[in-house]
Amino acid sequence: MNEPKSEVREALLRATVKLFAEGGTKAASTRRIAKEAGVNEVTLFRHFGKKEDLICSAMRWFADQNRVEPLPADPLDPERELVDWCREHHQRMHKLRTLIRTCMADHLEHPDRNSPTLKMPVQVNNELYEYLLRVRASGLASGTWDARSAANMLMGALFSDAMGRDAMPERFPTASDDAIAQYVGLLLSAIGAKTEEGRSAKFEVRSA
Amino acid sequence: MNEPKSEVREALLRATVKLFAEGGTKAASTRRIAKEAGVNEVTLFRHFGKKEDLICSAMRWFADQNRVEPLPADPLDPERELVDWCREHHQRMHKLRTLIRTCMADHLEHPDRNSPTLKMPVQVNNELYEYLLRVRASGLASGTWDARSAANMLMGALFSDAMGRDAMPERFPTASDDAIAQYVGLLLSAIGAKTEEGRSAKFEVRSA
DNA sequence: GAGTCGTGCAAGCAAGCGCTTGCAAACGCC
DNA sequence: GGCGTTTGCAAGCGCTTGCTTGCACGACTC
Repeated sequence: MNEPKSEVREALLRATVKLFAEGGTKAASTRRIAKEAGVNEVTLFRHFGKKEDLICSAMRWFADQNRVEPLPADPLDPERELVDWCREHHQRMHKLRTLIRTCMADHLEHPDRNSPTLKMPVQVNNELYEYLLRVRASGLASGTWDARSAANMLMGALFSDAMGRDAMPERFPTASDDAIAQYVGLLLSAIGAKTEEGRSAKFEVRSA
Repeated sequence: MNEPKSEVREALLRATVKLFAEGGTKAASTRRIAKEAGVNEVTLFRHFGKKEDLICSAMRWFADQNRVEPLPADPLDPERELVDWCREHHQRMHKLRTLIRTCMADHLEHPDRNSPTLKMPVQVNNELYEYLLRVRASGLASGTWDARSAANMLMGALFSDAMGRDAMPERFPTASDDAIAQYVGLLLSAIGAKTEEGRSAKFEVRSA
């Protein structure tokens, strides 16, 4: 839009995100970013002025690339639809876990810098929240549960799983795909949307 | 034990944890740590040799201070017992959220440095896991749910709530105490341990 | 052909970093 | 009184950091 496309510019943004994810502000020095992008350090400053502006631009650029996976407008099979959607979401978070962790730590010191990346989880959460409302409205669930808390609970399970799975293997002995199915199954039971055939065998844990 | 007690030493450890939580390795420079502890920078090096050793010692020292809250050996009222326990745990995580975030980001670069702090969530999770097994064994719950996943789910909800509540207020419109009660209620429903009187009104959201 | 634009290169600046050295003062202990 | 331990203070080392300057070279346009 207002910013002219440029190979150099994009290479710098990409390098910034990569190094920033790997080691935060400390690892993402202007010399290293420039080298990673195959560009002279001076060029970096000519494009972005200050390092701070470069990082902000890189965060905005990165956040703009990611779209929120939609959930069905008309829920038919909540179990299958949710498992599919959660696996997608979990996989993405797991791939981005180092960047997410760095952004979380950085958020205290630079709230504005990370605000674009924070919109992503909020949108994903809203998508799930509104889906749960639709599930209830269509009569596929029952009970007096709070949709906001239910959404937060499932998202929280996925999030902490994606963040902690590699660091705490004893906490996550189950394969991630099976664990996700378990989370979804538990949530559906909690909101009174669990079918009988689903409860019996389909979502047992494989590796207990 | 093997390390002699010392006011100076403890002041340095405390200052290290504080500055490290605020801004990671970057903010926790030896000059700043010494100043925060009210001690000369040279004294720091005389005590700990290298900065790396100081940080490791500080992490171990801090992890040793925190004990895991026990859950009842004989579950009587899971709803009340879990809500109390979760509130305690949530409150502690929320207070330590900046330190937790920094450690998570730092864990990629220095896995050994942060391993003592990682034992804490694992122990807490085991405490909940074994409690859920007891709840099932005592006949207070029913169904074929996986206790490990159930524990991870509740812990994940608490964790992501404590981490994200201040950064994403739109995701957490409910007061934390009420949200926690909601999480517990949902989990108990999921594992077939929800009582009727509990479902009716006791755990409604206050601020919808 | 002149001029503009984007880039590379060499050099350098002040500041902060982890860490070291040498010396003096204060303390408790024999 | 002497002696070892602990601390403070001043200074400095080599290094990395963010950032700047000056100059030269190629590509493109008018």
